[in-house]
Amino acid sequence: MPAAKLDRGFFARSVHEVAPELIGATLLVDEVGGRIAEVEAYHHTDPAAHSFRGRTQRNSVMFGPPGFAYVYRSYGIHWCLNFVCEAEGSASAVLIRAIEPVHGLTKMRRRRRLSEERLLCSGPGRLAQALGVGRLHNGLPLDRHPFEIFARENAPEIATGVRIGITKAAELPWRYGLAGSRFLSKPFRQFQPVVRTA
DNA sequence: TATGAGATCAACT
DNA sequence: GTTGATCTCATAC
Repeated sequence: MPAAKLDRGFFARSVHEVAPELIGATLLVDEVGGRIAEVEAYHHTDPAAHSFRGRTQRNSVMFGPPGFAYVYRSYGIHWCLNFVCEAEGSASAVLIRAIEPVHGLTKMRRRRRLSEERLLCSGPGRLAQALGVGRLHNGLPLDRHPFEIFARENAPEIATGVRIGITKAAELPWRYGLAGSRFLSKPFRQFQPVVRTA
């Protein structure tokens, strides 16, 4: 229960360190959320990243300091939540793709108009809808209300794989997930434990 | 189980 | 005008 609340410093490191460490952490938005089950890393040198071609109005938050939320519209319909990482200007972020719903189930069900728990937050668009994340959250700090992120208490087994729904740099294994979780947006093919200390 | 259409917006060519 | 870090629903196998 007394898990440490993550501050902005946690995100001021390589996305490839932060992303696997977020698996198993608890994300709350206005008291609603759960355990992070799946993320993807996007680095500014990565052709699939929004920041690859430079700063635009949409991605400007990615070019700011780490520890802030980058929220964008996907396919004109969905909202997707990212955590900005690394140093200011490096424009790297972690996309939150799935969580295991734990807190505020009733609210999530109402927002999603759905009762099946497994589909509440298994996918970036679904997760944003269930947590009530939208354009207003773009640029908000992750260590202040309505966001709360708690470190995991022990390192879970982490699966890695290729990212989903992209065409550029599609071979990079920068997707991380809770091995065997039923809340993943898609199962992982390969199970590659990542060595980390808590 | 798998594939396809539609929804709908901002960046980019 | 086309393309996406997507999801849902419908129809087909």
